Amino acid sequence: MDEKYFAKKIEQKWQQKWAESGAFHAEPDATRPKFYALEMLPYPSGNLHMGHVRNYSAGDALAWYKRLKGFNVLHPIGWDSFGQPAEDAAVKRGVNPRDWTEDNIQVMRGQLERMGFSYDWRRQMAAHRPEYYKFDQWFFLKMYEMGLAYKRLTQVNWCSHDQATLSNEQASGGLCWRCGNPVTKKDLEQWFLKTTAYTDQLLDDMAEIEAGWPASVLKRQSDWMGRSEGAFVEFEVMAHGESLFACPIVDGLTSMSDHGKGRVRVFTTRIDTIYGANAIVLAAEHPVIQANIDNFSEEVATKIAFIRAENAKPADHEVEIEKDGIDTGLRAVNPFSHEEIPVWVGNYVMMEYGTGAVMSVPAHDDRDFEFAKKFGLPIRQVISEPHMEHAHHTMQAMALEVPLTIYGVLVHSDFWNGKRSEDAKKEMAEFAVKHGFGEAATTYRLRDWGISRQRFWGSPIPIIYCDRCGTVPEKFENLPVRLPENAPITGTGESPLAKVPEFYETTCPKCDGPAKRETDTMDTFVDSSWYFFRYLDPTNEDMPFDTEKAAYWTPVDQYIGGDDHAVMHLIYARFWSKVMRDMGLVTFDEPVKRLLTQGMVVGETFFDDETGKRIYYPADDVTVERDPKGRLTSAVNAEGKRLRHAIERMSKSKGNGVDPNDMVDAYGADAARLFVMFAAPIENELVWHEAGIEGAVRFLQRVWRLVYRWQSAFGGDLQPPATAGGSESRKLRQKTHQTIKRVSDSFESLQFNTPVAALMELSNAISDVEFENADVDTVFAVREALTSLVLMLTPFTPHTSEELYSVLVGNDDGMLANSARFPEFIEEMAKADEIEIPVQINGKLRSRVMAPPETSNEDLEKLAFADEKVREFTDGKDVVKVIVVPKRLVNIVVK
RNA sequence: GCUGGGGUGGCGGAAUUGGUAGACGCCCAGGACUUAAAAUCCUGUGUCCUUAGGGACGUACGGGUUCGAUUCCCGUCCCCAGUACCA
Repeated sequence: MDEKYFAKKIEQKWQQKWAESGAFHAEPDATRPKFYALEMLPYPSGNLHMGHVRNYSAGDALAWYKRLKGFNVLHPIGWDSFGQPAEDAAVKRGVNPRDWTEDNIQVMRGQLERMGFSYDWRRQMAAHRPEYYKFDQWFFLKMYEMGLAYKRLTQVNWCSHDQATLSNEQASGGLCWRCGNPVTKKDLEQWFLKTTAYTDQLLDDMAEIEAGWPASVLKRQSDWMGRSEGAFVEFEVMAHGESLFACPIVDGLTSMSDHGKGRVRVFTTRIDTIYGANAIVLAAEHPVIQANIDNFSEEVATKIAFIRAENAKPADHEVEIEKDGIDTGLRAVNPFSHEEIPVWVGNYVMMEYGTGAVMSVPAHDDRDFEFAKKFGLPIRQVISEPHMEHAHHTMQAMALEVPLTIYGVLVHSDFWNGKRSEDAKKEMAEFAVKHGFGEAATTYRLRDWGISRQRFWGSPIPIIYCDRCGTVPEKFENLPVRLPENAPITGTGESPLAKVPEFYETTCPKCDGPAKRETDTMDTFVDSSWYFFRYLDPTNEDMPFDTEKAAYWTPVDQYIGGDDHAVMHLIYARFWSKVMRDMGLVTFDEPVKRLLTQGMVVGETFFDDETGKRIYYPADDVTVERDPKGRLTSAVNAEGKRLRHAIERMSKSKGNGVDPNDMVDAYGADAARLFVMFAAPIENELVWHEAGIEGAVRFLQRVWRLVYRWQSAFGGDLQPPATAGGSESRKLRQKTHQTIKRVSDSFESLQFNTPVAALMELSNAISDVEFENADVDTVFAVREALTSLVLMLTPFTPHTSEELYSVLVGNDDGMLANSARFPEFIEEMAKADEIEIPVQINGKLRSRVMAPPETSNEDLEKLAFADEKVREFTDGKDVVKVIVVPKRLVNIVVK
């Protein structure tokens, strides 16, 4: 054993040993409980960043902990290697996306290995390789057979200058991110997966995972899916001269009544407020508007055109859009009150949600209220707070200052008066059914998942268009549909594959005639929806994975990743599992039992913002001064200019990025891993401070020195003390077992910062033991403490632990080969002989007494009163009351 | 705006069911070792008062419940995240 801790030397040694012995290779084993530890796979951008380090350090800690607890642990990693950055690199630097991606994977795998993460590398998958994306296509065809994949016309963001489709982010502000020209919407045929067929399951099955997922994630998912229960109500619509009114029958939006008049269907969650409706408001894109556009006055037509044009622009979320609209001149009849009300067009009604038509009830809806105020429409209150109900029967509608959106009691609503909103909602929906103008209904925000991308670097959609047979799925035996080696990637224009005849020219699988392939590729969220099943069986050529292997390993026991994937990725992955269940590949509803979302890694930035724009300076070029308390008092750059500072997300441009490679070079992987786990709770932001990692190194050096100092004493065959042992050894054993409990409990509850603190305390306790003159019991206690410490550190600092463990056991085979186990907590050992009991007088701490933990309340009280300090406060006063909490405290109330 | 989460030393953060607030680490200060520095080790470190022993105050702010509140309840302020007219 070296006298000093050389991180690089032992890290290389153990990484090599692990690789040679296949220490982390996992195979199904029915005799052991399994644990599937999964972390979100990285995009191979070329560099590992600290966010990855944090994510994978947590996952690796858990994987190691479970291994030492005797679990058969599956801990794989792979690459989310399809996607735009590869194409951007191709555009910018003319490199081949495949080469670029493969090179990056090489580099990043090396970085992961240097961090010493305990992956089963045999199971690595990469989305861009044909053996993987073959099964993206396989799933697509299966879903096509199941009726879950379909094609339809839809609108996309379109830049006519660049001839390119854009994502919402790329079109933010209504301008193309690349050329700055205005973005329009364009109709395009796109493939969809029917996520909406599973909306109810996606919502209802949350009950199964509630215990293991952060509440905030489930909440966001359920908001995203946006189930709302209400009712459809049909309003008869007419023009002043009825002949002018045209009502195309559009299923679900409009219908024809038995008087031969057109009806418009609205969706409402508050049918109980229908007597307060002052208008029907339609989306500008509503079919009834389209059909009557020629009949409207010029003013109306102009307004409608204007609103449509506004809607076609991508939304700029920063600005609140002002309500706009116009009375079309059409009239509608309230089917409950038979009142005739105007039909408006409003910019706040969206064609994509519900029926594209609403009834406007300004008294009880914020948006309708604002709309009515702006255009001077009548506001009639029909819901009252229960205690106000009587007043409303005698009073005419009062002018509301603000809309009353709560549930209450119906007023001014004919024979429904006096009913509670909850009851009225139900009964009025039934009434509507009975009279044929409506029904209870549920609508969703979630739409089907559009997976078509006009991109090169993705999995080709395995569909063929034949002039004779139409849309024909590729045959399963022809999969994968391979990407060509090269395609003209310009970053502009439509699907690169559409310019590669060798790719798209094919024959029809049905008639063998000439045909064309689909040239769009799949959204990369497809790859990440099922990658964690491929790890189970990465070389299977016939199936995405073997169902028996899946039955052993899945569902995932713990998934760890960034909070930014809480909604999309995790909804798609849940959807995919449900589809796989319906295909018979798996038997469960939910693929992930427990989810942990980790916070961002941020760093201190220094900048000069005098010009209004922040000019950043890297920390190395900044001189910082602190006051005696350690508070930062000034920061100046090389030219002596005063700078301001802040904490911001790490990035190169801000000069606060940290390269994991540099950290490993300077401090070692173990120290870096220990620090990221210790510095903050995993779900919080983590502020990177160089000084913090130095503290981690110091701690590891201390532990190293402890083992170095004591190892010679551990030689003989040490037996546990027959007697209770001396008080020093007893105290240390106590601390050891208390720490075992704390650390185990922390791992079970997924806390990683507090166990490190507990281990530091234990290490401090060992340091307090004097080496010289230590008796045999003390040596035993130290050995137990040190061995426990080393084992419990393994999840955080596996290399250092392996090395120290090899010193303690006297062989170099490694913990797993030695069947090392996490130390066992012995309750008897953790118990203290004497505990400190605080004594309060009138709730204020005045003294402390020592007593055995099992001391009776009476004795504790006596001890307290015997205390000199307590006497000072009680003498000459009346003792009103004494509260004794066993093992906790004594509180004496005096007057 | 709405929804969710949160305000604890100079900083990151600890505190079973209400029971010794500030564990652990960083920063900072003092000391030992050293020709010197680094490294290491030791000591101190919530604020204020005090010669000492000690005392008063203190978990965003204001109230309340309780023998006792960082923890429970009510009100106010602030921060962070998500969301964007979802009828």
